[in-house]
Formats: sequence, structure tokens, C-alpha cells
Amino acid sequence: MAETSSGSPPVDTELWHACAGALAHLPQVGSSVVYFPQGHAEQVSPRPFLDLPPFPPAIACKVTCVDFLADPETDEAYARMRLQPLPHPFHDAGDNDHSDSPLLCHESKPVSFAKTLTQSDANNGGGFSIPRYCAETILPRLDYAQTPPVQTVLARDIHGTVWKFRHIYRGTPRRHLLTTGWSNFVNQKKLVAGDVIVFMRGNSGELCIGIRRSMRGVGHHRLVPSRCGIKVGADQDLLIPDLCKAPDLSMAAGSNCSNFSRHRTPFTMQSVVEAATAASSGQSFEIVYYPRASAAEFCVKSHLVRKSLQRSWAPGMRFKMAVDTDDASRTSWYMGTIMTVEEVDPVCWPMSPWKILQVTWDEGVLQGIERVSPWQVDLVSPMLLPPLSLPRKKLRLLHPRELQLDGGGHEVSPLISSSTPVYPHPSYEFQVTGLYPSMEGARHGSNDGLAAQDFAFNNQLGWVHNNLYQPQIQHLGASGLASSLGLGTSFVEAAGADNQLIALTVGSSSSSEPALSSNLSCCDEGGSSSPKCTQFVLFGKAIDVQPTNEHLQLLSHATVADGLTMSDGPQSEVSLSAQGSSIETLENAGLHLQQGDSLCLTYMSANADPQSS
Amino acid sequence: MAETSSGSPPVDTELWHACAGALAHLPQVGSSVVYFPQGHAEQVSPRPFLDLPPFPPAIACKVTCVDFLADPETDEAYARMRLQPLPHPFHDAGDNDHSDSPLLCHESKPVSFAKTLTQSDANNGGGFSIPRYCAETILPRLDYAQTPPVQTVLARDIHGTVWKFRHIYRGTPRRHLLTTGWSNFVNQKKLVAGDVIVFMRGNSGELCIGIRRSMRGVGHHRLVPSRCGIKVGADQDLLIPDLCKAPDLSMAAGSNCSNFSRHRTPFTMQSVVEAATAASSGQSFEIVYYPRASAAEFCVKSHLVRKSLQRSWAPGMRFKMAVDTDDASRTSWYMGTIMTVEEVDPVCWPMSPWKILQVTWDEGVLQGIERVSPWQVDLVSPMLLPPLSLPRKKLRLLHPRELQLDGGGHEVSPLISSSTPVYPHPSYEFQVTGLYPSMEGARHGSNDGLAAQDFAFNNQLGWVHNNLYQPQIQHLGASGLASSLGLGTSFVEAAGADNQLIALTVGSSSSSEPALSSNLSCCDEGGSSSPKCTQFVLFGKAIDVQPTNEHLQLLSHATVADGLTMSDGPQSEVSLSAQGSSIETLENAGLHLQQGDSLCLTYMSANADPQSS
DNA sequence: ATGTGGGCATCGCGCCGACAA
DNA sequence: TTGTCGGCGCGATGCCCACAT
Repeated sequence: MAETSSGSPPVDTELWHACAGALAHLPQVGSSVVYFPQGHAEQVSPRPFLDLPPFPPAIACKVTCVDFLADPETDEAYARMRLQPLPHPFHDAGDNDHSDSPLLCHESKPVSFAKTLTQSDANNGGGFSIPRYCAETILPRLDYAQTPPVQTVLARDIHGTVWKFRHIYRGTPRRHLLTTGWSNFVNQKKLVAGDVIVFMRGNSGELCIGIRRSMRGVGHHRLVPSRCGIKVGADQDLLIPDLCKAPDLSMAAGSNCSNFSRHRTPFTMQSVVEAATAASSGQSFEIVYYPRASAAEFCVKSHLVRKSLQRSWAPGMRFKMAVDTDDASRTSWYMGTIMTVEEVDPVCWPMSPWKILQVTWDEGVLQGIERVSPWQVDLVSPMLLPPLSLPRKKLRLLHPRELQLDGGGHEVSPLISSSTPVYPHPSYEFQVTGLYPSMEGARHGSNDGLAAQDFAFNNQLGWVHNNLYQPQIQHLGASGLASSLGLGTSFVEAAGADNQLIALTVGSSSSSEPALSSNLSCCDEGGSSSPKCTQFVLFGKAIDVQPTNEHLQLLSHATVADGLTMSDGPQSEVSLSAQGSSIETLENAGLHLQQGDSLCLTYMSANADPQSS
Repeated sequence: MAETSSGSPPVDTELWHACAGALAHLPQVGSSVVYFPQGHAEQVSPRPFLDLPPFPPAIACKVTCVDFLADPETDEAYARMRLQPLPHPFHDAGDNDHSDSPLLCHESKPVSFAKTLTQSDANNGGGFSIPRYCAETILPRLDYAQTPPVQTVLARDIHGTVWKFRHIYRGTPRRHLLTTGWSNFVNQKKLVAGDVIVFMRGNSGELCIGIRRSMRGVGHHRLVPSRCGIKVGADQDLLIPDLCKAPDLSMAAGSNCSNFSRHRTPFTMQSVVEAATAASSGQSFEIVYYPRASAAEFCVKSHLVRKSLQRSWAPGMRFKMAVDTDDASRTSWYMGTIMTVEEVDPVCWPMSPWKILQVTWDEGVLQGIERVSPWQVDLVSPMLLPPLSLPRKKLRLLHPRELQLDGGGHEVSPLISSSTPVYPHPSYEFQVTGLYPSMEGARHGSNDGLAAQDFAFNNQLGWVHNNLYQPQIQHLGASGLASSLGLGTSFVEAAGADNQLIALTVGSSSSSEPALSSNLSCCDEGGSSSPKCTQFVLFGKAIDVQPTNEHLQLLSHATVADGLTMSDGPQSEVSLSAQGSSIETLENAGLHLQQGDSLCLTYMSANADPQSS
């Protein structure tokens, strides 16, 4: 593995992935990707650059080299890729990277835990409070026979530097702490409250420690890192006498800043222009990508782009998008609605699919993200929104036409027919009647036909599972067709031959209810006792489900989608019941549902191999 | 004064000169200089670059812009110059910069003082011991009525940042100290013992503080600054476990280094190639020069280059060279002998005068410098060395031919006739007889005829001064002609109409004697008492001279030159006496001279205006 | 289970005079 | 005159528990 000309040496891949997060989908060497110069430029500055040469918006490339690197100053994980433009668009010869379907690429994914630093962790007394789960699963076994139980742990950071900490279990009540050595680590790494540290036990058994910097200041971009404000001169002893003119000082401070940023070589517009120039002329080039930066990936696996652009995109469509949570290494799914389909910058990047979807989110957490690219989201069928709530004059559609990727020339086939509003494709027109569209066009594999057939496509909240769990949930009132349309929305997806993913969706109409922004999670509390008690934690409240002859396993989180219709109607009491088991009412669980609310439960049932041993 | 594109803002010129040292001869804007790409490349790397395009070795330019700058990280003073190649070599039209003769350019040179940091200054207790002279001449007046006398002083560094120190006069015996604030300064500036700080009181009355970094590690070049070794990771808590492979660590360290150096933009071979390319094609270009770096100046005033190349240079010639002492802002003169006259790199830089003189030094202090350029040295007549100690087959001569500077084309006139050895010019052939060559060809102005006539050219140690001081010093043994040749060597130089510089030279044959490497300095102790007592400090021992009717003033330091002949003979006792005064013997002064030793005293006598008032 | 605050021991920075070179 | 050392006072660091969430 030859090291390229400049920069840091490659770093530990396991820790790199733990720091970059589960959503950093780096393509493998040899795979085909689509390079978006527009997204590359976004990484440098969110403002559009007016004096850019005309580049094609998307260029198909083959990945010839991927280096996993870490910023020597901030420890941030980033990647450097060398790309070779392909002569023919979507020439997927030799593209064997379809690693997005199952997670089989990493044979044994190392266990890791992330914690956001509190004020006490970062400031007070030099101690770090280790969450119990982290201490018990990742840190070395502690000998609890000692009084107090204490040990020295060694952790290797992403550069290979080893740090020593004292790990002690003390206090009333007992808790795990890092004491001696932690303060030094915080100072050296310049950690502040809000930064995230990642503990990981690698496959070699070695303890690793990584850092994810909090992105303080959304407006701040990479060219002006937040750490640039660190004073390099005197600290409290720096004086400014009266005779010292203000311009002198500002110039001195400015020089320090510019010097600091200048040394981040990859984040210059020049580097983007160089890469895009080489790409559009068919020459090999290198790009640098920071996965934790707010910028989106601008090198995307070709088949993902192609698949997403082969379908139609229209306002009103509902989708979900995976987002890394900051305080854990799990992934949350957020739901949203397409508002318009329109290019970001029709002048500089005409007919570009980059972030062509302007969206709103069911929750306010992702308010900073107003636009996404089609390949970032998964459609949730069917569409639900009444057309009246959409800005009618802005409606446009991305036709299901194959993306014409430019491999060398400068002509780009139009992805969008014109700049005037276009109405949706007939098969995805809005259903103002209350009937659901057929499953045609929904994302189904060949092995999930059973689940698809069993799904109840009615306007009731349906909880269906493979003919074993029958839908027995009342609908939340029946006051109107439009509001009822939102109820019972489900999606189904196969996770394998034996596993099926089932979803129950409840959309909340009251966005002011803070409890509704919590995640919905499922905890399998069962040990070996039978019947197993499976507990759904819904908005922070536990709801017990007692399946008699089924195993329930959590596959992923589901989030609450707030609907777009408001209702003044009375609160409804909803009771859920599963076959052979009773469930508390949502009202008793502290959930005050209103007309038009929708709830989404997602879990997976293992049909075969009950693991009853 | 427009600021150029990148880098720090211009800094205070007074402090810049104080930090750069007296030997940084920067040309003025509008003056003519000779640009040596070879020297420029040397600043980047001492190793020759084999794949360089062919450039002319010397290019005459006009200085269009000079910026005085300081490294924002290390505070090192450097200069950026913009040069415009001249169409005709040595077209000195408008060249009014002959500021090398008298020091008239700076009307009122601000007073400054430099001190090398001791261990106590840099490490212990956060205090700095201010030399009394510095405190009394440069620091603000201290009110000694207080108990203890204490004040707060503000000093501005080269970037304009102001630092606060507590200045106290205490201790037994009393001494000046900087206490509070000093430790912070040391830490922020990352000062270590051996670094030099410069105190200066500017013409505006403001106190300034500058830094000269010690060049630890002679082999270290600018690309690998000495400060690169600072650990960036953990300090004492950094552990390297056994399973950690050594290559990983070395790579990590290397990456830090390369990252550090990368951010010093001007020190790249690319910048040299760009400058030389522009220069040889007649286009304006910019260069950056660090005067305190070990690299020699590569932009030299044209008339200095021309003057030095108009004369012959041959092996065996004796010369002196000015060198800044590290612990004070004075200048020392070191003597040496030309060994060969040969290009540094005949392949890449044929017929280049750059560092064409291969030399040896009378003292070991300058051992790192093996080659110098002709314009760096002043010839000392006559030549003294026995030819047997010179490598005969390497003898070459630089003929007194005018330098043909290339102003645009690529043809360069030969500066050296051929690559085969050439024997010296007849007027500088070796005198194997013991007779001295005539003064013909020596550097004499029109106003120093008297001193030249009065000089005793015999093989005795002569201490002569304008017929008032007669040579009365015994020669150190008389065992042989060759060894005696080195004794009595003198040079004379006019410092003005009324002042004459007189030299007495004693060369030491034992280079292992540490005392002999000390400087020879002269301190005028006289206040208003008459007769005045002038004290020569010789190798750290004081020797008193009592001139009755003359004023003695120190002009410059002289250094001990060690001869090239060894002797086993007995130690000789030497007594010096001046007219009307007696002097201690050198033996009593602790100086153990051997046969072949030579001593060099240099002082100046003011003939007119005895200032007896 | 874990974040925050106060108590308090300890450490090291930094100011001091006493030497000595 | 000034470099270095040991003494020592004071303030910051950092370990601990109590309490709250």
C-alpha cells in the first residue's frame, strides 16, 4: 500500500470507521462512483462560486485508491480517494461493490461506544464519567474485589499514540470514572463540552479512543475552523496599550488565522477546480472528504445514484433518511416530505441532480438540512400529503430517466425537462381520493412477497405480521378522509429470507408536543424466560408486548412523523393488542394522541429458528 | 506601502534589524543586486538538486520591493524582496546604494542589547536575569527609592503584541530581574536555553523585545526546523506499549514533521524554480530570505560582487570574514585561508562564483562553513602559508576578470578558465622565501599611506602604531623560517582620516587549548582620568596598556588565528611594551604561547583631537 | 445511572536570598 | 556582575464524596 505524496500516514481502519460513523459509505477500491464537483465545492464553501468554469454536474469514475486518514491536529477522520474517470457513463465493469444491502463487508464489526462530553467531563476536576455500559463492554475487565476497584487502561488514538488513564469504580452510588490522565488528554486534544469521544475495542482486543469534534457554529465552514479562535499570543498577560492602533492588532490576528487555514491544503477552491478539471478531461485525480463535516458525500456509489434516479421524484412524497446520532453509534431514521424538485443552482449547475430535493422534516432536529440528494433518502410508500398544503406553483418532477453521466465531454443530457413547473408522472400523481396507490413501484425484493401480500392497505392503523399478528388497532377517530389518509401508512422491507421488517406508523399533528420528538425504540428485555416480554419504549414510556410464540428483535429505530393536518378534535384513546397479548393503551402510556396523529413502530420478527434453547 | 498577496504584515523595521543582526545587508529599493539561484536553492536544501533546469548562475536585478517580515510562529525575522532582472549586466544606473562604506544609512540607530538565555533564564522559577548594562540603558528608568525598586515594563514583540513584565532590582548583591510575566513569555514563545532575546529601545522611545532562535543542529536545515521535534501528543503520559511497532511511530513523527514544514510555503524547491525561471526570462519575481539561517545571502549588492570578482583569488590567500556573535550584537572577525578555488557543483552550476572559495579557519568555531563566496570575505595581505600544507594538485585561481552577468539570455561567460588546475596569478604566487610580498594589490585607500609605510614587514611580532608605538616585542622563538612566517602578520586598514586600525596577530598552534578560542577584546576603561588606562582582555585575562598621550578606542574584535605548523619547542615568554608604558607578559596573563603561535590585537588610534577636555 | 458542585490534599510554579564563579 | 541552587508560600490542579436529576 504505497503512501501518496503528502499528508499523514494511513490510520487504523477500525477506529477510522468508528469515528467517521456508520453513515460514511466509502466505496471500495475498484468500484464505480459518481463524482459531483458541485458537492466537492460545497465542502469548501456553502456559498456558490460564480466564477467557476463550466463543469459537468456528475462524472462517473472508478476508485483506484482509498486512504483512511486523520487530521493530525484535530484527529478528525477523513478520506483521500483517487478517482479515474470512466470513458462511458455507468460502465460498471468490475464493479463488485454492492456492500450496501447487507452488512457483510465487515466480518466482525468491533464494538464501540460514543459519549458526548459533559461540562464535568471537559472542565471540572479532570475526571470523566464512564457510562456503565461502556465500562462493562469495552473497557478491560475490572477486578471488583479491590477496594476500590481500580486499574490502569491504555488506549490508542487514531494516530497510534497511546494514552494512559486510571479507571476507578467508586462513589455513592458506585460509578466508573477515568481520573488520572484524563485531564491531560482533554488538554492535549483541546476537547470541549459537546465533543464526542469514541471508545472502541478492536478485533485485536486493543482499546482505542477516537474523537468527533462537535460542529459548533453551523455557519462556520471548514475554511474557518472553530478552533481558529485559539489565541496564539499571550494569554491573560497580553496587553494592548493605548498607543496601539486597532488596525495593527486586527491585522496581526488576521494573519494568524489565515496562516492557520492555509495549512489545510485540501480545503481550497483551487483544489476543487483542479479535481473537476482533471475529471472532466478524463485524467486521474484525488479528492479529500471529511465524513463528519456537514457537507454531504460527493462521491457516491454508481448503482445507488442510478437506482435513485431511475424513479420519479415529486413533491409530496414521503421518505426517510438515516442520520447518525451524536451520542451513540446507532443510526436514527428521520422522516420528511419532498416540497419541491428543483436544482440548487440552475445557473452554475444546470440539470444537476445534486440536492435536487427540497424537503421538510417531521421533526425539527434536522432543520439545518433543507435539501437532499435523491440517493440519500428512501421513499416511504404511499404518499400521504394533501395537495393543498404544498406550494402548487413550485411542483416539479424528476422524471424516471436514466442519468446520463458525462465521462469526458461537456454535454450533459437534461435530467429535468425544463425550468418551468412540470407535474408529476401519472403513476405518482397525488391521490386526493383516499385510495392508496398500488404497491407497484415500491421497493420490494423478490423474497418479501408474503409480507407485501399480508399488508393491510386500509385507512386503519394496521399492525400486521405475517398473518400471525392481526391488525387489531382502532383508528384514531374517523373525522375526515384527508386526515385519515395519514393513518395506517406502512412500509415493508425484507431484511433476509427469514426476517421481516414491519412498520406501524402514527403521525403526530402537534409539533409543539416535546414528547413526540423522542425516538421510538424497542428493547428486548427477555433473558431465557418464556413467554418473552418485549418492551416498546414509546416516547420515553414503556409499553409491554407479550408475544406468545414469536421472537421480537429490534432492527432499527423508528421516528415519529408529524402530519401536516391540524385537528381540533378530541383526544382519542387507542389500544393496541397483539395476538395472545394485551398492551397498555397509548393514553395510559402518557401519549396523548390527536386526530391525524400517526405512529410508526418498526421491528423485526425472526420466523425460523426460535432460539428457544 | 501595499501589502503583497500572502503572508504576515510588515513588521517594525528597527526591531527587524536588531533581530536580523548587523550582518543582514538588505539592499535598498532601487539598488542593483546579483541574484544567485544556486544560493536560493541552498536555502531550501543543502543537497544539490540534480533535476534542475539549467539556469544562469548569477542574474543582475533591480530591487523593486523589500518587505521586512517575521515568521508568525517562531518570530524569526525574514525578508521578502521583489526583483526585476536587468537587461544589461551591471547596469547600475540609479544605483545609489553604497551603504556599506560608512554606517550613515540609519540616522540614529536604536540602542539594543542581546542576551543568550541561560538555563536559569529558560527553566528555573520563571525569572530572567537582566544584565546591568541592558537594564540601565534600555529599560525604563527605575525608581531606586522604592524598597525594593520595582516597576512594570511593557515590551512589544516583532508582531506588535505587547508583553507585560515585572522588573525588580533585588537580591544580594543587587541585580535586575524580570519576574512576573517572564515565564509566560518563555512558554508562549517556546524559548529554550541558547535562544537569544533582543531588547531594543526604538526611536519612539518604546521598548521592544525580539527573538533569535539558536540554530541547534548545524546539519538541520530550514526544511526540518529544530522545533519540529517538539512532541505534539502526550507529554510524560505518552506511553509506547510493547506491541506498538517502531515503524508506525516513526511514520507518525515524520508526518508531523512534514506537515509542519509544508506550511512554510517559501521553502520549497518549486518556489526556487519559479523564481529562477522568471529571473532568467526577464520577468519580475519574489524571493524570501532568512538572514539568521545558516544559508548565505543570495541577493548581493552588485558593486560588492563586481568589486570582489575584479581581483584574483588563489589558494593560500588569507582573509577575514565578519560574523555576528550570538550573545551580543557586535561583530567578530574570523580569519581563514583559501584552500582551493573551485565551483561547488560544476555539473549543475558551471562557472558559478557562488561559494567558489574552499577555506579553512584559524579557529574551529566556524568549522561548519567550508566554502564562502568572494564577496563575503576581505583579503588580508600578505599571504603567509607555506605551500607544503596546501593540496598542490587542487590549486586553482579565480582570474581577475569582470563578472559577466546574464541579464536575459542563457549564455554565461566563463568565470573560471577551465576545469583543470590553474596556478595562481604571478603577483599572488606563494613566497617560499620568507620575504613578504609588496603592498601592491593590497586593499588600501588613498588616506592610509602613512600607516602602510610605517608597518614593519619583518618576521618579528610587530606592534606598530604610526611611529609612536615602536615594535618592541620579541618573536616567539626563531626555530625556523616557515613557522616564523606566520608571526608578525598584520593588516592595516583606514577607518577614516584620523583613525587608524592596527593589528597584532598571534596564531596559536595548539587547537586543543580551549582558552585560545576566546575572543580578544579591548575595553576602554578610562573615564576622565589622565593618563588613560586601556585594558586589553586577552583570552579572558586582562592586560593593561598605559598609553601616555594617545587615545585608544576599540574598533572591533580580533580573533586568534591558529597557525598551520606544529611545534614541540619550549614555551616562550613574550613581553609587550608600549612607549612610556609597561605591560604584563603574556605568560603572566595565563597565556601559554608556543612556537608558531600568533596573536592579533586590533585597535584604533585617534590621532587628531585628543578629546582631553 | 450519571451530571454537578464543594471540600480538601497535593503538587508545582514562581518569587526569594544565599552563595559562588 | 550574574548564574545556579534550595527554600517556601500560594494558587491551581485534580481526587473525592454528597446530592440531585
